[in-house]
Amino acid sequence: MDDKKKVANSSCDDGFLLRMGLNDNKAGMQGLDKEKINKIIMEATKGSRFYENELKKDQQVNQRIEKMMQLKEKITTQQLLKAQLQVDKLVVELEQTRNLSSTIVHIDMDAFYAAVEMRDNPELKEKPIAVGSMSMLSTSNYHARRFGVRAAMPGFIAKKLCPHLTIVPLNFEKYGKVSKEVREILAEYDPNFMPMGLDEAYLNITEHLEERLNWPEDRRRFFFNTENPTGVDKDDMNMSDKFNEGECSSSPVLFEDNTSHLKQRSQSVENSVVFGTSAEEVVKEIRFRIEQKTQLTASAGIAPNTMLAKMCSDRNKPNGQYRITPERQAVLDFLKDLPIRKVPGIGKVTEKMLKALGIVTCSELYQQRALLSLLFSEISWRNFLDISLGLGSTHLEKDGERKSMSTESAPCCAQISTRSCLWLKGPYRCYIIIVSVSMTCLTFFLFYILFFPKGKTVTLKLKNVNFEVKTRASTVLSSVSTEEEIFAVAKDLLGTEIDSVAPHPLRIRLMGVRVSGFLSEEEKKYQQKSITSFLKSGKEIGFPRLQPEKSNQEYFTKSSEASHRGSFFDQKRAARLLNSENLPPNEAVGKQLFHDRKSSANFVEETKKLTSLQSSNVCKIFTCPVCFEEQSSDNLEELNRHIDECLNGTFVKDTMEISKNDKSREDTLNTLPHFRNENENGDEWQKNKTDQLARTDQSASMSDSFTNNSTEKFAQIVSDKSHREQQPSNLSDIARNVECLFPKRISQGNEDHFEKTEHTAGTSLSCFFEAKEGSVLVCPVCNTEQKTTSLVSFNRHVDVCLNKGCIYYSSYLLVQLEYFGNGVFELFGTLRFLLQARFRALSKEQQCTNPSQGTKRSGLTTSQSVSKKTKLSNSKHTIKMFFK
DNA sequence: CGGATCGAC
DNA sequence: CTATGTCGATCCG
Repeated sequence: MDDKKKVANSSCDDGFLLRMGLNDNKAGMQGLDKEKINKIIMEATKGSRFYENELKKDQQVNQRIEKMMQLKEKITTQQLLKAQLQVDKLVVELEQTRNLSSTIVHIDMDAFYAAVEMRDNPELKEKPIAVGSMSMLSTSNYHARRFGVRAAMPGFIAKKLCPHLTIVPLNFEKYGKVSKEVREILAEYDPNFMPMGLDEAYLNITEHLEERLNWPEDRRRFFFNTENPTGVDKDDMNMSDKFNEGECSSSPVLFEDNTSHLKQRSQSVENSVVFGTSAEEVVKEIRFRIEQKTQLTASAGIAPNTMLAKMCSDRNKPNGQYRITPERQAVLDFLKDLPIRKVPGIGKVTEKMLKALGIVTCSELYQQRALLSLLFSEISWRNFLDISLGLGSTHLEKDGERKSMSTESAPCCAQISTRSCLWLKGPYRCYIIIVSVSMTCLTFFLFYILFFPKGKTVTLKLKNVNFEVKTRASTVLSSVSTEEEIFAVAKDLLGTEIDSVAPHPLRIRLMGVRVSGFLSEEEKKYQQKSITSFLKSGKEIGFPRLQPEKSNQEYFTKSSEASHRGSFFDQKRAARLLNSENLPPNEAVGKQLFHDRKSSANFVEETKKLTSLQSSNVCKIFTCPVCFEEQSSDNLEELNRHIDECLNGTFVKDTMEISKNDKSREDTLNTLPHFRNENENGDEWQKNKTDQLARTDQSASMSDSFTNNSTEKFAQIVSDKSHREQQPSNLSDIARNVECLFPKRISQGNEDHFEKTEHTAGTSLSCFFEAKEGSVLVCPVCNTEQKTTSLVSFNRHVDVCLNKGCIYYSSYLLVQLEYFGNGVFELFGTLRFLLQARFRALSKEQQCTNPSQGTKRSGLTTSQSVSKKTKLSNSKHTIKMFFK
């Protein structure tokens, strides 16, 4: 993403502050100047643990530099001359391999996420906006950048820089769709193009250029889009006025004249544009088509290799393009004064180290090639040499197989920990690690991993409260490592870490688990990509985990406790079922149960039938375990393919179901008796609420600074469990589960980044009580008006009112945590669920919760000062007392 | 192999 | 109150 690069592009000498701030001072009249920006950032930053850690890291880099300089001192002129000869010999060889025959294009969407959000919400167009959350921004629009608001900046700092900043939550589903649209266009020019994330791609258009020479004009003619009257004109005007200035090389036809074309709304020749056959024209065409199709602009670079192409696309951004002609001199000219930091692969640290050697530009990099070969590793200095000669890969390699898979999460409640630490296997194979359970606070990390490949190495990552990162790995000797084993190993690693700091508590703000060292491609496909082998083997692959609670029991109940569980769980289920009967119709689980029964009963049977039939090669009817539709096929492969498609396609269906649920949630909201809003008109508010509920992303609300990803994920999972009365027992369930957590994980490996976050909105308080500032909020529990502009404090108030007995609360997430003794927990309950019950109870009793119960959590800060021993014993007691 | 670090998105 | 999540690559011991 261009934004992040710009952040990182800042000069390094000035340390961390400047990296955060604006380097190119383009501050407009409304913006802030560089000094002000850095001052604000400094004020928000200084003294923080994060800042201290940044300083420490800077010092470490300085030490590395010092070491390097000492090494440099020892180098004799003789050594240098010898190295010079060797390197120059290599240079000659490299020159011979120089290949200028390919035409590589790098396409980069301008401020992608922000641009999409602005396109879809015209209100945002004139405002400074950023996409992300209060804790981290992904990108910002050009308005916001004038205030110094950049990608990779925490939202709360951005707010200080630009108080009017609108922070839009991420919506990866949407970006994915747009990205797909763009990719469809790109594929026409190079079917093997290489996407890099959602907003970037490399194309090799060498072949296309050859073919294109023979194309008639009509095949190169494209029409202006007349179906998108909304804002296209404006959009283009903005683009050309604001962005398309200076040395931008875009076609004048495209970006200046086209507004007049657009006013005519017919597909006549006047409304079209014909592109030439040169590389520039092709890229203009691509960008034109992208803009016509998505109303978004892209920048592009054209060059003989990928490295150069990437740097070119940066040259005239936004909404511009640049070409390095395929001549050696053109390449060298381009590199001559180019700062090395612009080169992909050279980051903050390398820049600083090279700068210490007096190297800032690429030509200086070439001049110092002999010295570099003595100071850096072979791989490094050869890479430097390639850079300074302008060499890079001229063809696009397909992505290799994935080498590791990891998940990490920030805690839902930071900075508390004790030695007590429990791994829970939550519903649906999400792993929850409870680092601390105390009277006041539940601290947990959540990992949810599906279809984990079989790997040999498990790595645990920890970031402590001082932002220091540690990784601890262990390699299992045996060739396989199942999901349970992975987490068992991780647990051991964590255990040793806890012991290593004992008796002090391990205080961490982030934990991650990574698996690497996969067995083979075959194994991997089998494990994570497809269900194809599910039916093939006839064995019960995949079934063991579907068996309800088996692994849970094995994992946690090593003693006789298990015998109690049946009855206990049954009671719980009965209670929950009772509750659910009173829920709105859509909440009812009847349909689900029907599916469950049907499939769990029949599926094994059918599988067997099918397997046997397969051998006899007879065409038979088969009920797909996912869609429940009958499929006739004589080919097992075909059936498997159908199931795969069904699994992937389930997403659509699930979205619908989810939105139905949201509808009912909305109904629930409408029934909230005491909620009104005086400043906004009711419809508007309702609309906002609906929008919020309909979102299928992480739903981190703008005003919710506490709820982070983990909370949302967790809420979602708990919520998902709560309205389901059975453990997953069939493929349909698993499929839904897959969709819920990793909607398309099983389809393609490459797309994880956005798919992973496509899960549905969680059920946190913030979801319910989001309102615009100035609203008068009435607590639905105690029925008193809360005059506060801060949603945070309002939510806190509601929590205090709500907090009672078995409700365990953590960071805007309501979790009911039931303790069954002997380390066995069950998590269930959602806010929605509990609220319902609460309101029923209230309407009968017409009373308010005793405020004194709020003290349970109000000790949140004081617990920090409690001595360790007390804390420990407290926490032990608490669990038992609390969940009695 | 294990651990730390860099760089990109 | 509040500083991401993932992945690959490399270097060093």
